[in-house]
Amino acid sequence: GWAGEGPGASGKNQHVCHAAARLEMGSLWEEFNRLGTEMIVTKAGRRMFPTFQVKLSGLDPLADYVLLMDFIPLDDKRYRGGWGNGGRGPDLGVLSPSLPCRYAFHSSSWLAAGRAEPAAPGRVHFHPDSPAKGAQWMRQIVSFDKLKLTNNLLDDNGHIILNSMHRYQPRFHVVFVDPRRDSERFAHQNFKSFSFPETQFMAVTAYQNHRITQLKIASNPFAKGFRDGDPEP
Amino acid sequence: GWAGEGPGASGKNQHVCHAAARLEMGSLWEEFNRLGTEMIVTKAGRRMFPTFQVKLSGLDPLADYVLLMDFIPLDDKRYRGGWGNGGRGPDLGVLSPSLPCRYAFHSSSWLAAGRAEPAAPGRVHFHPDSPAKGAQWMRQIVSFDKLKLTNNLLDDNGHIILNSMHRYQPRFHVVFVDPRRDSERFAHQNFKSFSFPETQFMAVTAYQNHRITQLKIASNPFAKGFRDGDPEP
DNA sequence: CCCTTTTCACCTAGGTGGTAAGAT
DNA sequence: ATCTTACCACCTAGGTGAAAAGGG
Repeated sequence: GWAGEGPGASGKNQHVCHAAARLEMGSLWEEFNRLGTEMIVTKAGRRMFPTFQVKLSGLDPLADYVLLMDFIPLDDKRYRGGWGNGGRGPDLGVLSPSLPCRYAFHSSSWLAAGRAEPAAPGRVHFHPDSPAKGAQWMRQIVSFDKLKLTNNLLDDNGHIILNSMHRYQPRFHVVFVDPRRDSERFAHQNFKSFSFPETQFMAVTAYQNHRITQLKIASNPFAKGFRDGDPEP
Repeated sequence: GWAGEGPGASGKNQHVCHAAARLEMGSLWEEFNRLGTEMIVTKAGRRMFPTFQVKLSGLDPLADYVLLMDFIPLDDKRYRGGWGNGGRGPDLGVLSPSLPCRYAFHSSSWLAAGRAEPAAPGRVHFHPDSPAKGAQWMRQIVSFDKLKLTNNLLDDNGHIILNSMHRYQPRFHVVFVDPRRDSERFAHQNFKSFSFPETQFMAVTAYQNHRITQLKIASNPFAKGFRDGDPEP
């Protein structure tokens, strides 16, 4: 869908207030979201799939912008084992296909983690083409395919650090590079943020929902080696 | 070797006048140069090997710079066939190893091309990280490994267009991004250029000197499939 | 038992020169 | 005869989930 910007577009700098972002591959994201998207995290860092990519509009073609992403924890609880029907087991077909998997969590227990885990303020990922002119960003789809997720709290590769078995909301930020000398004072006016609910996911070290695994294999070119049949282009 | 900057460092902007560039892999370049370096050009575009890479110093860490390359024709003649001893033939060993192959061109004929061929003013290749701060450029070796050479005069991929069977001198330019409003007026002061004679080469569509082929195979990791023996790391 | 780590076969993506055919 | 093009096997480089091993 279009936009998804946060509350209060008021008081924003003219260079960002008309900015809009359309999520690409929206139908694929929704297909994953219906099942309960999972993203693998590894020590070395793992890409997201689907890749987060957006089509931008409403920027000043001649102004400089920085594009970046961060990830908001959607729960301060930790999901603890035991899917409603066995998780990785082969009999997942008993789940209603119209009900997202995460709604089957009824039977599971949660631990209040008391906000002890996150600690670090959460890293951000700058799009490697930043900074660039608005015209450049709007020319084609902006892809965050270099972004990698890790569960290594001591990671020094600049990857995004997430806690496994926690759910996250990716956020996308457009930041106007303010040429004014005292631009720090306007920092709060110079960016615009976008959240697409269909891109929420749970970080995992191994897939929990076998349907997610199958959809990844079916749609990620790098997993073609695990495909059985031949269908869909 | 160090530097290699053009004539007249006088009248340069302070942000570039102390800039220095050291060619990386100098011994490899010299090894090729002793034989008469050749670079393949194709319709789709071909990388250079060795890759042109430099270590920079003397920049203002906080200033913005653009880095780029262009290629100067070293002759307005066209080399026309017939190496002294058979060119691609197997008996190139008769050439003195201490004499560069291009010095064996005695017996060959040249055509005065009357400057009819070049026409186009010659493309430039901007380093894809441009613009960036001096500190960023100096942090590590700057590599132009994305640069590709083509013989397609109608190329629309932004590759460097060269005439096959002509010799060229790669040039490297450091351009200070002048924040002044009337910066155009100082354009001639805001850059510094570097030429390393050992990086001269002849553009070819197929290797002419079999020793160049063997040195490429021996030193380019992507040509490992054509190696016979095992030596040298 | 639940979760993480490591290794691996199998892919995508793309950079090599060889080779034979094509163009002039 | 000389130069160019197209295709190919063979590499580098790195992104997949499976599977087995490891840890609490």
